[in-house]
Amino acid sequence: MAQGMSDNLLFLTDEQLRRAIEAMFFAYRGFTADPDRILSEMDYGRAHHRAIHFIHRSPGTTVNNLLAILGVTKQSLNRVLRTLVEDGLVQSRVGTRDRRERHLYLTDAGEALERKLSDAQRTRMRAAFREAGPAAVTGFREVLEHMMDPELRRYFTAVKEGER
Amino acid sequence: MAQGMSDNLLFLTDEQLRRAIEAMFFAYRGFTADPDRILSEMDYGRAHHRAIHFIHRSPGTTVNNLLAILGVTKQSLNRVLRTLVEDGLVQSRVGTRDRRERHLYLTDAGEALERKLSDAQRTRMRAAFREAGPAAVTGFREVLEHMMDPELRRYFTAVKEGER
DNA sequence: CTTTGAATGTCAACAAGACTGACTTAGTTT
DNA sequence: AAACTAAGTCAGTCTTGTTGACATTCAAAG
Repeated sequence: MAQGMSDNLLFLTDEQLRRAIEAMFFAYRGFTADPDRILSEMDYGRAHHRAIHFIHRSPGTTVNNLLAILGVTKQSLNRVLRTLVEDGLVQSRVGTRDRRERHLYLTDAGEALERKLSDAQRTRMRAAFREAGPAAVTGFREVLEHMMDPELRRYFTAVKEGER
Repeated sequence: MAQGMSDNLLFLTDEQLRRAIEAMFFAYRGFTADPDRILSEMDYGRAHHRAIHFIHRSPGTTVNNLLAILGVTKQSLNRVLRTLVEDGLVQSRVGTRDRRERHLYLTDAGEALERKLSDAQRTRMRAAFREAGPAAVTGFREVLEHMMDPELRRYFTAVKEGER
């Protein structure tokens, strides 16, 4: 069945697409399960995870940058950032060029948590990749990229280029 | 780079996995964006979408079944179900074999909304599949399946077999 | 140089939707 | 008759999103 399907895209029925949608739903649940467990033990949620992830990825990023990426209101993000700063996981430095801006950095403790969370997530992803096989991995990433909103995709691929 | 990566899984660095994680995050956002827009216009949320999806998929399913699949508490599901029944999108029938159970069905209006929501989602997914190419689709589904929690994966594949 | 307007971030209050825990009602099983 | 099960409800909490009002800072126009 998978064979016939990939031979010709016109054979993708609504029902097959519906199943792919469901797979996405279940897979995302698995994808977040491990970090969620770690986070709930320390009274954090996914919002904290997301903030930590993107501050790790782009140290010194401003609150406004983060807002654009996360797609939430600044008030919502601020609550999360405040607890992270209070708990000593994130450091907020006043901008030198523009003192209205706050530049965000992970402290050593913040980096440690980031590593713990992404380790858990990577372990599952690595296992899934191994079981699915090398060819599947490329296809997986290919489809994911095309499923993003165009502007987020630009942002995403921008980092890819930058990392080379 | 994608080539070298798929040649040997051992070359998957932590950083590449981290990027895959981020891709999953952005892609899921895109994946839910279209239904979210439709839902918010009618004062529903993702919770309603999920209930509608699984009742459509398994008409006559009981509340308990739904709880197991969705992984929420009955109080949480009940709130959603109540509004859907009140609004005439879902019908709840007392079980014939066991009259404690309530079997759930979509009304015509419910089916109409389901179709509207999944149409939006399918359109995006179909586009992503087309752009990524046939080979990518198989890999995509392969990886997703392996990323699920084992019990949900059993449930997921059970339907696959049943549909043949 | 001052005033005005825009950008950035913070505080407060509220809503949706998840959670736990205790309880009721109805039906089934032992 | 007693124990268990399915569903639903009530009350209270937490996370994470929302709006609205406000303080600070900067830049540009008068």
